[in-house]
Amino acid sequence: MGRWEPDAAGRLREAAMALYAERGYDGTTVAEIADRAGVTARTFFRHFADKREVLFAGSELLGQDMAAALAAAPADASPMEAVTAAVLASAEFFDDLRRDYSRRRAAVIASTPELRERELIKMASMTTSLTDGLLARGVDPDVAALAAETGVAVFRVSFERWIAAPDDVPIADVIRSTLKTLSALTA
Amino acid sequence: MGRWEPDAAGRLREAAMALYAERGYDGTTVAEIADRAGVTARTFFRHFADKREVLFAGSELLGQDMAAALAAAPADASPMEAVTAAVLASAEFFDDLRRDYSRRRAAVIASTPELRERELIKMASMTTSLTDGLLARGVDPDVAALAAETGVAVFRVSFERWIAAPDDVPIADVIRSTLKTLSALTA
DNA sequence: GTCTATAGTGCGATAGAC
DNA sequence: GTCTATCGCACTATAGAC
Repeated sequence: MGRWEPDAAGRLREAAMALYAERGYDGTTVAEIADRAGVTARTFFRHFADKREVLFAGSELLGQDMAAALAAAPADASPMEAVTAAVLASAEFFDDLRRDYSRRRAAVIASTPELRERELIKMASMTTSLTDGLLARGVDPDVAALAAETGVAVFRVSFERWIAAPDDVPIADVIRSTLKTLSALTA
Repeated sequence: MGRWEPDAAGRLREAAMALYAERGYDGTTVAEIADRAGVTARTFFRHFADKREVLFAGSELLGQDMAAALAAAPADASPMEAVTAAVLASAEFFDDLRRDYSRRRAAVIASTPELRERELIKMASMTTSLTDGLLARGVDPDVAALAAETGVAVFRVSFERWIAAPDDVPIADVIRSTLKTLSALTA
């Protein structure tokens, strides 16, 4: 056994979620989070750049996985088919185990302007990486930009619906349903 | 003639744009902007809440006009038709006279993270007001959320395309073209 | 204006794993 | 010996209370 308990980052994430939910984001100090996780505040900042980031770590990974799925789509897939593959890849991240965490996280973010901003930035970078992926596939720039924006719109709406849905509905089903709604809308 | 030159707000906007473009956003002080506009810093803050706001004033008006167009759409219009009316209403704002200002503004915003954030927030509130407008029309919540997101995506992409386009292309044409691209994408 | 709490940084020291 | 995760402390900056 090591000198310290393993997975300090995971403990910090859990502690932060619990405290943010309990006392609110502003009412929680980094020292309290670190305390609950059994480390010092200094260690918190080695794992997370700032107090917000503890709720967003891993979202780069989500973006990367979506970009990878986009790149892995068949060469003859249409732009929207490729984007669909990317959005469906997000389902790997949000299995039923993550649903409860996702719900609590969404509630905290919704109630804190500072965190909402950060969320918007993450979504914007998701759009950028989808756009880049489409350009790399040789898609026309205007089409790429619109397909990426549309894909992120589908993701966003699906995620919201998923956390509001009953526990037995998988996110992939919600995404497919949202895509159907999109087709109906624009038909 | 009055005691002061009229349209202090307009002069402040122009002065801010010029200085931001010249020395960058961070390299510009409010005092310098006020100086160039021939007023004091105190007057700057009477017109704008902060240094960023000088570039975003009027954007609430854009959102309101879009919401009004949405509400004014025929009762039997489909959700996407209503959203289309709202997005096309933005064309009133971005006539050819505004194109040059819009280009310079976009360049400054693109080069300053702080301003990009602010822009994202503005877009998010545009999404919210379109969603609310659709709900008021009795549209199903899931459909409303997706149609609003899609509408903002179309606006965003169209605006980018418009400022990159030759001077004689009106934004309304770009919007219609983007909507066509969207139909083709999701077909 | 001072005082305090908090966010966030820089750097050297330390206990273990390898 | 090196490498890694942590501690501990001193530090700056800023916002709010008083």
